[in-house]
Amino acid sequence: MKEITSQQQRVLDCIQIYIKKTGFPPTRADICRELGFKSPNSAETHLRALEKKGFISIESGASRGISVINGESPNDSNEYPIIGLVAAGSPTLAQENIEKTISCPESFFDSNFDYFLKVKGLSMKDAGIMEDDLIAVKRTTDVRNGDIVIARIDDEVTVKYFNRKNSKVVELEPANEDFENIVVDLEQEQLHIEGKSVGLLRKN
Amino acid sequence: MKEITSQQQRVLDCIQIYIKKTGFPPTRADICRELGFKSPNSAETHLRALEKKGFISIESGASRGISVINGESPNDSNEYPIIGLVAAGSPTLAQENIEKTISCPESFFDSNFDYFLKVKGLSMKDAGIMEDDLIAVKRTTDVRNGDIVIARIDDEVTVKYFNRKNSKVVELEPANEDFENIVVDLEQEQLHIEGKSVGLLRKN
DNA sequence: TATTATACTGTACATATATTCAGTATTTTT
DNA sequence: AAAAATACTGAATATATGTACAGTATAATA
Repeated sequence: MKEITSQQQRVLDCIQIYIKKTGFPPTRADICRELGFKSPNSAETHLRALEKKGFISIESGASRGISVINGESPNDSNEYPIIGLVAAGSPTLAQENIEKTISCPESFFDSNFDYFLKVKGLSMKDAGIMEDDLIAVKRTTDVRNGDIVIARIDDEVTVKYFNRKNSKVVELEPANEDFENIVVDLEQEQLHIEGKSVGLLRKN
Repeated sequence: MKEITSQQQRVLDCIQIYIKKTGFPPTRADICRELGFKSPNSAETHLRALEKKGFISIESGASRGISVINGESPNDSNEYPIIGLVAAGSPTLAQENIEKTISCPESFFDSNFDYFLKVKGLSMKDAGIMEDDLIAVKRTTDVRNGDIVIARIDDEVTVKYFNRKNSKVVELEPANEDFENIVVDLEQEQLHIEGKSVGLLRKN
């Protein structure tokens, strides 16, 4: 992505504002009207420059065929399901487990994530995770010691710090002195890592 | 909003998918191609029906002048500034105090809010508010006992529980036993309520 | 110093596009 | 039973729009 000039930035801003206002991109004439140009070719050359530098793409021949690349938040917001931490059973995306959905920009948390998990209980309160908080969960089994993970043992799902002791033993540590560590002997019990926490959302 | 027919729903879906894919709305001909119609008037009549029922608006004369009303989350996301909790000085929206901005859907938290405040210190840790958390702040002076407020005494800004003792005394209570209550005698000290917390965001 | 990029005005034109009119047929509403 | 809404085909047309061409001028780059 090369440097953008101040005039090109004005044109780019104009396009984004126009889309925000009307729902569709401007024509060359619209840009001229907005920015005071007197020739459609003024807009045209700026558009070609912006395309060359990778800020927009232009569909040849199509009217209003401008789309902004990486448009901050043109429409990159998605619906993410909120899943209740049901005492028994996996937090899956099955319809019956989905309480509702939240519209949220994609790259909202540093890492991409897959769903929100609604927290029950206070076992992680010293990590700042309270009852009814929504944890942004990324589905992965690639977790490291100290990560906050969503783990399932048999049909019990919990949120805890992950701590691998050795090749056979994993400890799931709460962040609350009223709770005890869960020691999992992988040779005797099955441990499923559903994912890890990449963020948190609280409404109050 | 009247009932929508199944064919009209197909057209509406087609429009939204087209916008998502290309960044701009379809022409009548595009809709025909997508849905297998052989006359542009097929699309036209559906569009007029959708407009009449309030699902879309059509800019007369403009090419691709279709915009979807209430389009799930067409573009209701806004940029919200992140403000550092500077030890001295008000958390204002002055440029020099803004660290960066976050794109976030408007009604993301239950109440509308104005900015994010980046938390320093652990004085509210038992309320699940940790260092570097982002508090969604709504600017208001209408606060009640028990609310988490952003308060300013002289030039010191803090986040605490609000507790009005009587007409002259307000206590600002931390949620951490290592910290002491701040007792404010309104006749001796000025207390500014900058706003209250309506939500929390944590990235990790 | 020549060349390229930027930043415009102004004219012209092919075509992309909205939109109207004329039909046909089925279903729903009054 | 009549009227209106739905669901199309097909043709025609005015205009909205992208885009090329011809200039002028300044700043940046090689």
